[in-house]
Amino acid sequence: MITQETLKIYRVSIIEDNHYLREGYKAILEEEPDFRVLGDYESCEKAFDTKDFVDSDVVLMDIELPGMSGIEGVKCIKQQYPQMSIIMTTIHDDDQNVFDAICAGAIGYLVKMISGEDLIKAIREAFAGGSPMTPNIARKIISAFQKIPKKVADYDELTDLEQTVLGHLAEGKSYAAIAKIMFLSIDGVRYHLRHIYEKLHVKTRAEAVAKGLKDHLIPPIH
Amino acid sequence: MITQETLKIYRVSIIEDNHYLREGYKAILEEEPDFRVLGDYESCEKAFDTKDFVDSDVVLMDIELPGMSGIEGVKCIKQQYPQMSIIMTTIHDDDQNVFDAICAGAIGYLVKMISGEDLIKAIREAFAGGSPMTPNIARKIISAFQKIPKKVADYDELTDLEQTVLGHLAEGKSYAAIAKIMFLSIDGVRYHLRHIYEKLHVKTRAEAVAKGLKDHLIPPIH
DNA sequence: ATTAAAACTACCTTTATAGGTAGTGTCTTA
DNA sequence: TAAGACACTACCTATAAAGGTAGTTTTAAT
Repeated sequence: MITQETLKIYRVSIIEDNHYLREGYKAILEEEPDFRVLGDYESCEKAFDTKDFVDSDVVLMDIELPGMSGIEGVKCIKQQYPQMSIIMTTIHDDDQNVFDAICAGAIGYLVKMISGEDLIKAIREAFAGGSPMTPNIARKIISAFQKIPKKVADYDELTDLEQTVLGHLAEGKSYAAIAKIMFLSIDGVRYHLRHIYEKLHVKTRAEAVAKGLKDHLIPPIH
Repeated sequence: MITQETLKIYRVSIIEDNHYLREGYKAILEEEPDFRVLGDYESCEKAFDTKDFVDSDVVLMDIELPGMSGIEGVKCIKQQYPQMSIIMTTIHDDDQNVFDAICAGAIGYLVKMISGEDLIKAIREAFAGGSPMTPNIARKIISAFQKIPKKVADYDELTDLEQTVLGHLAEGKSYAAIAKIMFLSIDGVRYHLRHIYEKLHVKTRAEAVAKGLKDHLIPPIH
């Protein structure tokens, strides 16, 4: 069923300053009939100077590069060619690099001692809308989410009325406006507000809204 | 080299209300010589009632369950047995469920139409310190870290400085405090603030924070 | 029947915020 | 070289928010 005609060609560029790795990646990728290595470059600058680079579907990018770093490179590419998928390759899997690269726009993160088979799989996964990651990097990323709501019952639950008030607060309504809507006096609104602040351990309206949204305390009624 | 003695046995529990899926998972896992299915349960309540459950290394947990939901279940398990690794299985991969489950403490997230081979691989990955995820879920999670540029750009993108100010706003800092941190005058902070309000089409601080968080203009971690 | 808490209302004071207007220095772009 | 933007700084004013204290009513528990 799959013929030469229907075969989608995936165009890959490699930015990696280590000559042997660069050649290695290239050799592995060129084994695949539907992969084409558009170019292999030792720095972002050299890659950006070529006319071929713009046609890349996926970029394999080292984090540590002479001149422009891989992370700066990601930012540049994302700005100019937002459709390209960038997979970082690195010897380091320290937190800062991982999060910086991802925030910059990389969609995958692989450590360098990856097998050829896994590399091919990762690139295919990137094309398919996934985010290839080596397992411990995936765990790091998941853990970053879990750090936030560490103490689940850090504060008392808000009552229904308090949640309603908090919802209005998040919409920027003034005390007077909320009072009108809820058929309370301004001080009635403030009565609940004082309790909200106390329960959430905050002192300002903006903090209360931030905490309410982050911890999903505000009912999504809009 | 690997003998019966050195073989580490992985103990798995299954919580899934669909009878066929439950049996299917069980059958697949029991094919593996080093896997043991400790129990398969149709609800969290039933699982927690047994004495076997506490010995689980990995729990396969459905999100939608009668009685206690899978997400509540994760919270319970993490509180009582923090060493257990919980992998969610689900038909839905909608954002809210994924993030709720992960924040609750799940370390993996699989869609149900996974092959037996991939299920085994996912569980082994969980044991090895990874975070098994189906590709589009991985992408969702990665995306949460990336400040969505002009995706749903109802408004102009905030500059880096504006984002920083907005981040401080969400923490409840006063103009004076932000000014000090950013080495600006109070009016310097307000200069950015005016632009933020204009770009986000809001008039108050609380609204700006709400919009910033809802639209992921503020990075989810720090 | 008394007590206590929850759910308000009222008022006073200080600080924070938001809007308006204006001016400065730097750096591009035409 | 002039025009325009960007990134501030400055000041003035009105309103909003936050903290403190105190009093009332209703309901639930002792």
